[in-house]
Formats: sequence, C-alpha cells, structure tokens
Amino acid sequence: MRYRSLPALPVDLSSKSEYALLALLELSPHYASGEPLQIRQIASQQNIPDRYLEQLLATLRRAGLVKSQRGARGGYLLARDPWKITLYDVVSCIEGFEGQPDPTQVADTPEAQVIQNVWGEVRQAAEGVLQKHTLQDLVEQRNAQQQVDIMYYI
Amino acid sequence: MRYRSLPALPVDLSSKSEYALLALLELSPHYASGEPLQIRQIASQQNIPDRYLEQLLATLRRAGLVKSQRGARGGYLLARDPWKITLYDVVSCIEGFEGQPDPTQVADTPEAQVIQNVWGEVRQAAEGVLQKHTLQDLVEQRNAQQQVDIMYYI
DNA sequence: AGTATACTCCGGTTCTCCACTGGGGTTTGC
DNA sequence: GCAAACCCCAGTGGAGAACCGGAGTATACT
Repeated sequence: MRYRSLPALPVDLSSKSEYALLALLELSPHYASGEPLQIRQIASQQNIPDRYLEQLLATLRRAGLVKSQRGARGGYLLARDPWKITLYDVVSCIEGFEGQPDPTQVADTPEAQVIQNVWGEVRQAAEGVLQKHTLQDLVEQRNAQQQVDIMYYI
Repeated sequence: MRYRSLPALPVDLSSKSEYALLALLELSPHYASGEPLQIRQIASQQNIPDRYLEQLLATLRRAGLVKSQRGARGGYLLARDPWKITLYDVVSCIEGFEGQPDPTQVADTPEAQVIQNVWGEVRQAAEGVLQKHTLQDLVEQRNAQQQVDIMYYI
C-alpha cells in the first residue's frame, strides 16, 4: 500500500481551507480597530460549526497568523496587516504541506521521474495563484461584488 | 455536515493518476506496432498492483483513451496517437472531475463567492499545466532523462 | 473574591475516499 | 476445449476530513 507515499500534491483545497479563509476575511476589517472577534460570532456569521472552527483558529494561531485574547471579552485578531497575509500562507498552514521532503526528489524509475516533474509544475502553478492573492484583495473583491449585487437588485 | 458539498477542487493528484499515466507511458511506444500489452506486464514493469491497475484501465477504456483486446493474446493499446492525448485527458477521467455542477456557480455569501473565484483560478492554473503536456512529451522527456543518466554513469 | 465569558487541550465519532483484494464470469486464440 | 486474457462487481482496511463534548485555564467586570 502506498497511501500517499510519493510527493502527494496537497493542491487539494478542502472546506477546511475555505472555513479558515472565511474566518480570516471576517477578522480582516477588525484589524485596524484592534477589537477581537469571538469564535461564536465568526461561526454564526459564516455558518461554520464553531467547535470545528476553534481547531482551525488554533492552527492559525500556532502558525502566527492570528493572535488570541483569552478570558472575558476575548477573541481572535489578525497578527499582521490583511495585505501582508497571502492565501498561500493560510492554505499551506491549514493543509499542512511542507511536512514532506523537498519536491525535487528522485523517483525510482525514469517514467516516475518525469511524472514527478509535471506534478511539481502543477503544484507551483497552484501555489503561484495563491501567493499573488492577499486577504485584503479578497476583502476588496467582496466589496466590489456586493456593489454589483446591489446594482442588479439581488 | 458538508463532506465536500461545495466545488471541492479535484486538483489533487493521487497515485491513482500516477498509475494511470505510468501505464499509458508503457503503452505509448507500442502504439505504432499495434501490438497489445497485457495488464500483468505493465504492472510488473512499473511495480503496480495488477488488480488495481485493471480497474484504472477499465476507466480509461470507458473514457475512450485505450482499447482492449479480449481473449488469449489480448491486452491494451492506446486508442489515439500518444501526442494526441494530454495529461489533462488522463487525469480528468481518472480523478473524475466533471461530475460536479459548473465551477462558475453561485455561493450563498459574498465571502464564499470570492473564495470560489480563487478556487476556480487555482483549478484553471493546474489544468493549464496538464493540458499543455502530451503522452509523447513525457516519453521524449524520459528518453532525454535516460541519456543524462547514462552520461553521468548512473 | 466571585462569576461569567471566552479560549485551550484532549479525546472520541462518523463519514468518505483511496488503495487494494478476491471471486466469479466472458471472450478469444490455439 | 482449454488456457490466457479481459470484464464486472463486491468487498476490506487505513487515513484523513469533519465534526462533537468535556474538563481545564485565563481574563474582565462587578
């Protein structure tokens, strides 16, 4: 059995990453004020199971993307400016790729090697897209999208 | 519970796809002669569990990428020229993305919508890489790789 | 000081998919 | 007719995703 023994391209974008991004998009507008947001609020706003979101926020905290304030009136806030956090930062820490050995590895057959090379190309292409988007980008895209919605009376 | 209810980017490249590509790379040189190759031979050559490879080849056959010859002295052969089959053709049929509704779908919140848009970008970037490579490309890359191996006495 | 409000840590549960195995059946060449 | 091949279908077992729950800990407010 192999069970993802090879490079195992983590280009798969699960709802885990989507939840994390939704939460960070909620936190982004509150970065300036410095007011923390609670898990419950984020969860109910974006329709995410709160106990699950809790785990994701803990991962983001350990990765240094958010900071937490414990106790009453506590909650979470972004650790950096929303335009200094790329989607790659978020997805890579949630999906946890960077545990494996370097992608420029050697395969046991020449056929496997050329496939590995292509896999690496795909990975880089996907990572490139994620690296060029920041949280602030998405916030502004959402604002623009809402304008469109209003114009079309949706 | 969501369990991949949303678009669920199937950009994930599993060993399933790798096995299928390895098999097709074995078949590619035999396309000109028209001589079929048996599952057992491909499997032992590329170190793939044969009963598993059988399923993958069945999928490829139903997708019209390979043809099968039943009975004694039977086997598999490519249905088209190896330079007319892209890696996207292979991966998409094996990974089976095109079951879902169209990726340009509407999310229930504007935040989810912008994330869907990015997901679509990532998907397209990955698909673009796969679309520009053909089986024949890989065969030639492998040959070149083998030349390098010989030069360096590996 | 006490209490309510939050995060923190740890474990378990269910579901889904991947990777793989096996048992039959059918077609074909010799 | 018989062996060699494909064909179909039905499992198994592990890993991870997507949760739920409880006990503990820090903090603000009164």
